[in-house]
Amino acid sequence: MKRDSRLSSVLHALLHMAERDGPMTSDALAKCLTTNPVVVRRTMGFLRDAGIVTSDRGHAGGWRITADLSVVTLRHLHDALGEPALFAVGNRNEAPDCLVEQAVNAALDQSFAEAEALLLARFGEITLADLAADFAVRYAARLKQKDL
Amino acid sequence: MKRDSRLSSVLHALLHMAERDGPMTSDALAKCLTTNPVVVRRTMGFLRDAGIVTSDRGHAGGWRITADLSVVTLRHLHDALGEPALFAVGNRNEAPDCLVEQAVNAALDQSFAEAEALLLARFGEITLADLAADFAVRYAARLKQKDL
DNA sequence: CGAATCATAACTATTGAAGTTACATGAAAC
DNA sequence: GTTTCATGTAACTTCAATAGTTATGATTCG
Repeated sequence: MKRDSRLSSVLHALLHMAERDGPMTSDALAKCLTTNPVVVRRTMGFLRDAGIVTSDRGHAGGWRITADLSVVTLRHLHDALGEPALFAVGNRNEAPDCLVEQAVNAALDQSFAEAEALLLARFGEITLADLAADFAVRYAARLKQKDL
Repeated sequence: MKRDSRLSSVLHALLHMAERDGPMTSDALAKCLTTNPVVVRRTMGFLRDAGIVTSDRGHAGGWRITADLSVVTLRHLHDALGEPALFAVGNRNEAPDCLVEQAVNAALDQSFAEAEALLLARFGEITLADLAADFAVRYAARLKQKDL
């Protein structure tokens, strides 16, 4: 399938929202992400269901972050998106009768399980506040560059 | 796209080949894998290009393992298949101008790089001989179970 | 009311592996 | 040398899940 970039997308959206007061509309976010407002609503809807953001309709409506930036981790966001499959590679057959295939699956499953555990652990260590801080550093660096 | 199961497939095929003398035809392998002989040829072709197997046409033709089972690792096979993307999740945009997206990508790239390094390291530790030995253990266990 | 905004359904586009069909090529058996 | 068995390969269709698009409905506020 196509590469799943929803985690990347929601992070991008959340950090833009964090940088400004008041709500951001799906249209505005779509422009930041160079995509479509419907895609923004569809994806952000998962975060609303998870209680990380709220959405309001009508005038002055849009999306707002309700969670604490220093609490929400990439892991929370991944979970909110429904824990999509992380790997593009996998077994041919999940529960085969063939003993050869069972031996193959056991070895692959073990390796993938370890890599997944590491990845999810890293996700659990990174908060939105960390990313916002990293953005601030990059922003300051760019300003400094312009001054030269 | 569909989940890539070629590594799983070639492992399954190689272990079946290792369990018998003489070559195995694409047809026979396709039956083991419950797939199509053309798919077998297409996938095994990568291993032929990497020098791990040979194929012969005509009567008594088919596929044979030429490499040493105790030398070939999952990593070799993964490389032979062209190092396909391991992750189904990734960045929206590889080299964005947006500083927010750069911060997001940096965090995600770091986590994915660590998980990929671990996965490839594990792949590098597992040989075909290891899998064949594991199969032998499973086979003995099944025979024993039948005796009861 | 009317404009702004989200909610949602119902599509199409995308992407690469997997599966299929068809035919060409080469090697061994007879 | 013809037949048979087998690989080689091109050209398609199928599949699965996200991304993108279009259209319509439902709220909210001025």
